[in-house]
Amino acid sequence: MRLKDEDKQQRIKEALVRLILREGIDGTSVSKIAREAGVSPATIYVYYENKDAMLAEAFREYAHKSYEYLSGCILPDMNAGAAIDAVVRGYYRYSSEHEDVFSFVEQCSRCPTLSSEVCEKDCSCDIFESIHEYQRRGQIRECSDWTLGALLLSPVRFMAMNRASMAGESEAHLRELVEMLQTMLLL
Amino acid sequence: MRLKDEDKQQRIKEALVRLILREGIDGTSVSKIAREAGVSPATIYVYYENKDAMLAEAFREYAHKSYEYLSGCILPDMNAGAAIDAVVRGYYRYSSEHEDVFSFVEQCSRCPTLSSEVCEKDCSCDIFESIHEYQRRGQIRECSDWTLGALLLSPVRFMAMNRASMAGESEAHLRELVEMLQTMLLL
Amino acid sequence: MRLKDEDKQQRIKEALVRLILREGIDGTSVSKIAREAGVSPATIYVYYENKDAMLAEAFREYAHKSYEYLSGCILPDMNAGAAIDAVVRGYYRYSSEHEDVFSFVEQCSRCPTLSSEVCEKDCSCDIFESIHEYQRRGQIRECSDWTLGALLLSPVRFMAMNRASMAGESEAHLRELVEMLQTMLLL
Amino acid sequence: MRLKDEDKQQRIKEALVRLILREGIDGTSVSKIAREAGVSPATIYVYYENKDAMLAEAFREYAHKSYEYLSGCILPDMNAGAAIDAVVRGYYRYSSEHEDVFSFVEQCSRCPTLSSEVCEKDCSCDIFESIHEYQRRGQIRECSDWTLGALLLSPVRFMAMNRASMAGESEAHLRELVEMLQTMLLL
DNA sequence: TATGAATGAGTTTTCATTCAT
DNA sequence: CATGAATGAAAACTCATTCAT
Repeated sequence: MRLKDEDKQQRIKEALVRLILREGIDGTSVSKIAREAGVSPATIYVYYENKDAMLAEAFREYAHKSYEYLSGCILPDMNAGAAIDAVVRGYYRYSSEHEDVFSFVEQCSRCPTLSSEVCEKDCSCDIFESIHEYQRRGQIRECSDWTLGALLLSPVRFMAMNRASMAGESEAHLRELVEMLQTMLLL
Repeated sequence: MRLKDEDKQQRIKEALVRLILREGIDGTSVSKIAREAGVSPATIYVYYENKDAMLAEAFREYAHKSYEYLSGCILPDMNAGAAIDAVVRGYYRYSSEHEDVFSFVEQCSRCPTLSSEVCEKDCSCDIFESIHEYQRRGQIRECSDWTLGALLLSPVRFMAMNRASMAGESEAHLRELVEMLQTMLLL
Repeated sequence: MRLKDEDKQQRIKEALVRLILREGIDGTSVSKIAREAGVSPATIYVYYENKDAMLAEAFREYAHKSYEYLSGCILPDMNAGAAIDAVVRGYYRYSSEHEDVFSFVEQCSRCPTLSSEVCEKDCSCDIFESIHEYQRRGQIRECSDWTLGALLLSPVRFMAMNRASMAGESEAHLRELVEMLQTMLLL
Repeated sequence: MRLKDEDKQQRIKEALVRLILREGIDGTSVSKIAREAGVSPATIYVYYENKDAMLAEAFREYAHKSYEYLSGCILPDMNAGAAIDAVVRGYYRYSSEHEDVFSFVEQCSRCPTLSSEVCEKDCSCDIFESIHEYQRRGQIRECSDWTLGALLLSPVRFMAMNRASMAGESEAHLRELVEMLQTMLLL
């Protein structure tokens, strides 16, 4: 028998993500994904139960990967200020380098039928653990994880979303954002 | 007669927004909207050129209304700290009282084919004008509008999105958020 | 608005029945029915919830019609022997004149997912009422309705099914069948 | 090796028959059969040319087996009355003990594309031979094989089909049926 | 203006079958 | 022989839109 082509599933997932960036969630059909991935529509059903399951699975995976990437931004020898800088810039860099994945995860997070499947906070444990360590050491203000997530991630996500409108000034805006977050969070 | 028509268009818009909260952008069809609004699918085409135009028009209108609401939160006699508090709590309150509109606007903002039509920053001029006034008076730190929008609106939007997960602790989280924003922004 | 074309639903039902005679239940698709009826496949869904509902509804209707026809075969002034003759020949005649409906009902009756919907005995009350009257008058042997149905209807149904194989001898076989049933049932 | 293969083909046939009882002819796909039989879809094509051939072959075989069983019901030392009793009860018993096979053969017989392949009368030669012998001996009324088949087999088939609805009274109905057939057929 | 019927073009999904191993 | 992956073709069904009234 033919071996399950590991590469094929990957191509499907990537096609899905690319298409959603270009055409939005409601402009993305199974046949378009198949064409983009260079497989038959029927092949998609070899790998996924149905369209919703495919979306949910890809969402879960890419949301997780984003947070994994983020976790890797804080290096053990950084001080608290550097850590904040690293997270903000890291997230922004990620969103630039993986525009499709970023847009995909953003769209899925806002979709009520999908977001219930994946909890944003659960995925982000690792950065939070690092921040908690800084808080224990008295370098970062105590606050709830919700507040932390809201302040550390949402603003940069907002800038990432509006990258196009910010034109060449993104570096300046990022620097300003980092400074203000440091002011607020560092003790 | 005139009133009846306006009412009908209103019902269509509300049906659209309610449905998108329940089923997401890609689960919302013209016939479903018609059924939800209690009109015939054909009637929708009396008021809107086509589905995309309807979405765009409603998006524009509700995005604008959100910012209008926000603008009304800052009263002339407030000091800078109170203004920050008012904006954050006002936005959160709005998202609670208009869950459907909030979810609708959020979903549309993330949709690449729609978001190009409406620019977030343009709509928000009014709060920014107020904040600029505080900055001119030396009560709020100077910073770009992007940074301002990112810090003042995104975090509370994030909390609004996760209202359900925060359960009864939303008030505490809001208070914390406001305090931290004041620390950062007030001079 | 356009009026619901009463004729259109009829054409769909007739197309369904004709096709099932030609190609069997599993050779009959919605698009084939649509082509046969001269409508668009989508139009079928204006009249029926889905394919199964269409089958069930048509089955119910045609099964009922068959029994109605049968009921009309026994005239008030017939004696018991004539009634038996009338039922047997009437059923056979019906199956000849409505070959498609007959084959359709036969196929549906044997399909486990459809037959549960329509109970054969329920539909046949009228002939049974007539027979009961003859029994009360002492002209026909007492027996359960199941036995009655089994003897009065199944054999002729069998002959109807094998019409083709019996070639020109069907009249002779029918006569023989009627005689034997009269021997058995008349007192 | 030889044994293993035979076993596999048997499992496929049994899966086919079980599925058709549960889901009807049009609810039965090759993949479902494969899953039910615990083999790969491709394996089915090792044993059968294609789906239609598989159906036809299984139909032929099981129809034949049914009649073989029936033939075995009439023992050499039975008198005519006992033979009628044995055939009716035997058929009913068979349909109870092989519900799946019975339903399968019934469904196939009604399907125009399948029934043309297998002629019912051809398969049933053995009982008819026995009955002819009784007729030659003057114990059973002369009549055509069609009438014989119609009267001896269809009624009990009807009862078998409606087993569920007859609940616990099937024995009583069978007794009544046998009695009436004896009245009619015995000289 | 308002509508429910109607539909071409699309959707998601399944199917019978073949292929590569 | 046996298989799970792969797929073209077709299934069932939905959609945005238009038409006739």
